[in-house]
Amino acid sequence: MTLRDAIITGEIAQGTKLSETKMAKELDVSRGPLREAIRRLEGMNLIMYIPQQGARVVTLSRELILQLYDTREALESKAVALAAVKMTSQEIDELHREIDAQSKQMRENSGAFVPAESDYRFHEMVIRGSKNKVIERALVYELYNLIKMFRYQNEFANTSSTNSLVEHRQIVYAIEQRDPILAEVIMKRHIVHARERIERRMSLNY
Amino acid sequence: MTLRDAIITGEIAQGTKLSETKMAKELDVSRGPLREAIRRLEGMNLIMYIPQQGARVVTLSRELILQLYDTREALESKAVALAAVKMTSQEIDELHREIDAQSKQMRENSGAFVPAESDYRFHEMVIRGSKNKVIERALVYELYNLIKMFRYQNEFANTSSTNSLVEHRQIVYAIEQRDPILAEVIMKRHIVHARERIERRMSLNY
DNA sequence: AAACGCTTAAATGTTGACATTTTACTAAAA
DNA sequence: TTTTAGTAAAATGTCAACATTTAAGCGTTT
Repeated sequence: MTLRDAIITGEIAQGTKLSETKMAKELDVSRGPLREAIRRLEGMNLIMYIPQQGARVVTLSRELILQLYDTREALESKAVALAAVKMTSQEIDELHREIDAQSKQMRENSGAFVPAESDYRFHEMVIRGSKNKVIERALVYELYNLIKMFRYQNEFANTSSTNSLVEHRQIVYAIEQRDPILAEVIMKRHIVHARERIERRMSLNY
Repeated sequence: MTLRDAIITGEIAQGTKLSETKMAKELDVSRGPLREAIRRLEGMNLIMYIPQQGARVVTLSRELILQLYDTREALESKAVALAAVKMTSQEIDELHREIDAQSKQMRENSGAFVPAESDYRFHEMVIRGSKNKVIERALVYELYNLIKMFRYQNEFANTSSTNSLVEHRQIVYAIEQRDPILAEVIMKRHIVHARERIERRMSLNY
């Protein structure tokens, strides 16, 4: 279990102060490497750091989550537009296999949600398909950690099956047609839908 | 002179290996804090880090720069759309003051370029106006460092006056009209123009 | 002359101790 | 009872030394 996983799963609760002394003892490393790990987690947006006061696990307020989805909308819709131009046919085949697997899993488990891990794989395949390392880093390395953390700790935030699988198919279709504008519009809608579900269900006093 | 500035200005050249031992001696600090500083610069995208091998100043290839501008286009056009809704009238006044100052400086110095510092202030005011901390961090803390580095070290990459000032005025106009769609389109064009200038002028064998 | 292996130097990774600042606790005063 | 001052404990910031790995230099061998 990595420190990153402990934060994402909520094993270390949001807002918890990370004491260097205690954590170093628990993880059985010295404080030097731990401080560097904290700096890296800070770069992943999982930790907020205040000089002379220490590090705290980020708190996922309603406001932050909605801002996160706005950012994701901007980046990932651009990513899919690029992917529609740059993805190889092999990569598109992999997308097909992934959504077929999603479809199969959901039939077998009669699930109302797209399995989270498969959903992440799909989106990350599209993002990598953009061949844009800057977008990839911003999304996968920085934003998705917070998305995963939020979805893991809030069941209602999971990807509903009703529309998502259909939207995934539409995205692959647009990429296959090499239609960046269509792909962008569909991805934008896909993420806006997710955002709207969250906005509705997340109580205002978060 | 901070380490960050030394990298942006090119005082430490692109691709340079940053030896912890030497740097610690030069900056007169011990290696511990220096390693943490390197991790932070890594988070700002100014340094590439390879375990067991050390840190290198990032190399601004043509490919990376173009990817950077694609990312900026996605984020900053979204930012201005949000800003058109969220900015206060005081903040809009500040935008006016900044472009008036740009206009004045350029008349007085008969310059062909918008002064870089003023250009950054303008764009950062718009970004902050979005009231979206996630976008703000991604753009100001992460992407703009690379943009500044690139423009500082490549004169041809500076903001030409011919269109940029006009485009800045158009952006402020759209924000004033509270028209997020118009603002987004204009910002997108503003950044695409910059990208196109760079694409034309930057030789292929970078 | 090129390639391989060995030796040595230098770099990164890690640690524990020390210095300084912040925080928590206690006691006294308003 | 609440506030404030002072003290003690614990936390963060910093450093120098040690361990391990990587890179470089040199000589030998093919």
